[in-house]
Amino acid sequence: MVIHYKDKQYFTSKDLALSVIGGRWKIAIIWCLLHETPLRLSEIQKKLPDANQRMLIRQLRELEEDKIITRYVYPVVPPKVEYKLSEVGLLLEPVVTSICNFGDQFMQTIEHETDSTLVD
Amino acid sequence: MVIHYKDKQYFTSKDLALSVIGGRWKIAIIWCLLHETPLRLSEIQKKLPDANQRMLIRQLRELEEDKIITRYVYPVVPPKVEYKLSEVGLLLEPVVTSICNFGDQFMQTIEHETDSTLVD
DNA sequence: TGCAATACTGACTCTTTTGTCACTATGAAC
DNA sequence: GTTCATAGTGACAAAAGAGTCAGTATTGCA
Repeated sequence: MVIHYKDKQYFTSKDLALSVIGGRWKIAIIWCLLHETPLRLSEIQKKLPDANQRMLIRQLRELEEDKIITRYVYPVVPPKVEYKLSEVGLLLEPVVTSICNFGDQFMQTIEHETDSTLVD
Repeated sequence: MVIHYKDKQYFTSKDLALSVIGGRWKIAIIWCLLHETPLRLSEIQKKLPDANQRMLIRQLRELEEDKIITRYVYPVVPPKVEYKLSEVGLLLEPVVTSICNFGDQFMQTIEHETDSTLVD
């Protein structure tokens, strides 16, 4: 099975999935939109202060291209643009959740290690 | 909350998780080890023919460093080394599964798009 | 007139990640 | 003594990704 998507080849649907969620800020953006929606760019920026605007916009564009999020532009000045997860984007909820869970569990194993280092 | 791990700072456990699973072949390796274990390097190579040996070894080393996999060296010649998921590594099962599921669903949406393009 | 607010884009650099190639070690079998 | 198998390492090149900085547009308001 070979999947052709955006001029690239993927040999498994897993690889395709990874190409969609792989990006420094994508999981974080999706996480934000799962918790509060819709969000404006300026709001996402506040929630992810370590990402600079240019990066966020790029990641948002890619997510939009992949139809993970939708972008609605209000015809007003100054501009108002709202982002929300699409139906397909909502399918990422289990992915984000399981990553968060793993993160928590992994963090605990690190902490225990540190403890035992201190004890030793 | 700031997590210090391997000389880097992580602001959420989610970011920490991403640092552990982020790597061109890591999810694929974990997927393999979830389906069949233990595996030797040469066996993983056969399952992931697109990854070259050097890359696989690098990813395996990183996973080992993060204690996601264990590496057992048999004292024989020619060398025999077995890799398997650690207890912590097994916690990644939901992550891999949800990514696979999403990949399948995402693939279907692409296929439908292609259909409608053909129809239009 | 000029500044504020919002959501951008372009062009560039820097860093990280990935990929490639050549090379090593060991002992058994021929 | 040459060759095979396995699992590796080192050094480098190429590519991808991330980050930075300056700039744009619109309109209302002081």
